[in-house]
Amino acid sequence: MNFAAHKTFLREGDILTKMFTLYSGWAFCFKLLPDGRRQILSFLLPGDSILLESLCFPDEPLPYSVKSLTDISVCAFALNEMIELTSSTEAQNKSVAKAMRRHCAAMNRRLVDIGRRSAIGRVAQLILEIEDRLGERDQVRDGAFHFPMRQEHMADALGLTTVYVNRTLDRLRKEGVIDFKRDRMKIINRALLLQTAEEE
Amino acid sequence: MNFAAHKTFLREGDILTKMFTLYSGWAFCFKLLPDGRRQILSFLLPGDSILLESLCFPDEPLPYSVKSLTDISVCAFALNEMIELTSSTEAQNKSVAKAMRRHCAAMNRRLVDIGRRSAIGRVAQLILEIEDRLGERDQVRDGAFHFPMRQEHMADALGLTTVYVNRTLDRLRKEGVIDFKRDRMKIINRALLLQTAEEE
DNA sequence: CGGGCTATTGAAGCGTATCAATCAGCGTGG
DNA sequence: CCACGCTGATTGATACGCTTCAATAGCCCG
Repeated sequence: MNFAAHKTFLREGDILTKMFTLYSGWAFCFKLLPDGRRQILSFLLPGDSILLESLCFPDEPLPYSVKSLTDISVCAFALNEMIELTSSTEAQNKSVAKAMRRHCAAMNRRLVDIGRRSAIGRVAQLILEIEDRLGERDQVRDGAFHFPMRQEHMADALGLTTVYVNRTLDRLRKEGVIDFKRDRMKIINRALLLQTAEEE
Repeated sequence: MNFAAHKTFLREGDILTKMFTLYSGWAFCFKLLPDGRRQILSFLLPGDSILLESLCFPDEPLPYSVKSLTDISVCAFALNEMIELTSSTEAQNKSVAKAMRRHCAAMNRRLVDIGRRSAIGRVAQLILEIEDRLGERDQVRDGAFHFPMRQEHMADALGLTTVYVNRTLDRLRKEGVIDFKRDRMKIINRALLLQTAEEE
């Protein structure tokens, strides 16, 4: 199943009977406040299973919406079959648990970022998170990788403004830490990026 | 097993063989940054199981520390026995899943709060979260309930400063929304508190 | 070559942080 | 039973990080 970029294809409150895996393209989970403010909860990369949490909690209304960031294609599975499958073997079980643990760890990290780090630290953390996740899929070459999100997405994920994200990226560029243009991110000074992520 | 207030009794990085339930008293999970900044991830109330996530991910280093907020007493169980027990019956399974789902939902809400709400909205959300959780245990009388955390804890949970939490509580008091003194919170104008929580 | 996004830049304002006192409540020891 | 001492709450003044508003520039696509 395919969706164009910028399409909300699952909505908060939906009750689902299917589960999805992101086959290609990027997406993100988010919540909206009454006045339109948006908080992005997590990014979904190719190969990620969408609705991990739903796998564990079937029959419950979805607690967030999901939107495509680029054109995407997804694979759908019947949720109940998926649950049987993933709980059938020890290996399957482990792999779901592992994905779930990572997801929780990422949520915790993001909470710390937004609660206690300055803008530059948050941006640095986000870049490193994406690099790490793409690295596992062997999609990083020389510190460079695909990075299709717009500054608006970074802002909504990090609790900042697009304008300020812009200024922060600018700072990282001028300090020679990253090279970022359009949808390509390259880490130039990894040590400094790491330090920035940890300390600011 | 008992611990005095303000004692870090589980540390980030520990690998655990036991699981705990909070029998009485309050505690909280947190992470520390290198320079001492602290982010509280969640509060644990009497009856909550500590290390819910660990139940799902045994053998992994704990991704946060846990500290008592008041004097507490906890019950310990061997983790592997607990896992067997909770996965033995359908009902047990469901109850763990339910607790896990709530926990995830709370994390999402907190992320939205810190990322996109102002100080007064965050404080309102926190008060309502605690009221809701205590209400389920039938520990709310006329909108009043036990609330032993100090302003420092609210600040560290909400990504604010103690000074600003103080000013925010003051504002809520002066607007006649809450009455809060020492370790007792009373919601006076629930409608306004709700509106503040949603819209600010 | 034009239209629509997205990025960039500048100026000004605001919300929250910081720093530094002072105050209040409570447990303790004499 | 009261003075002391500690911890946490409160208050004031000032600073700053980030937001807001508004305008311009750049890029990609048709």
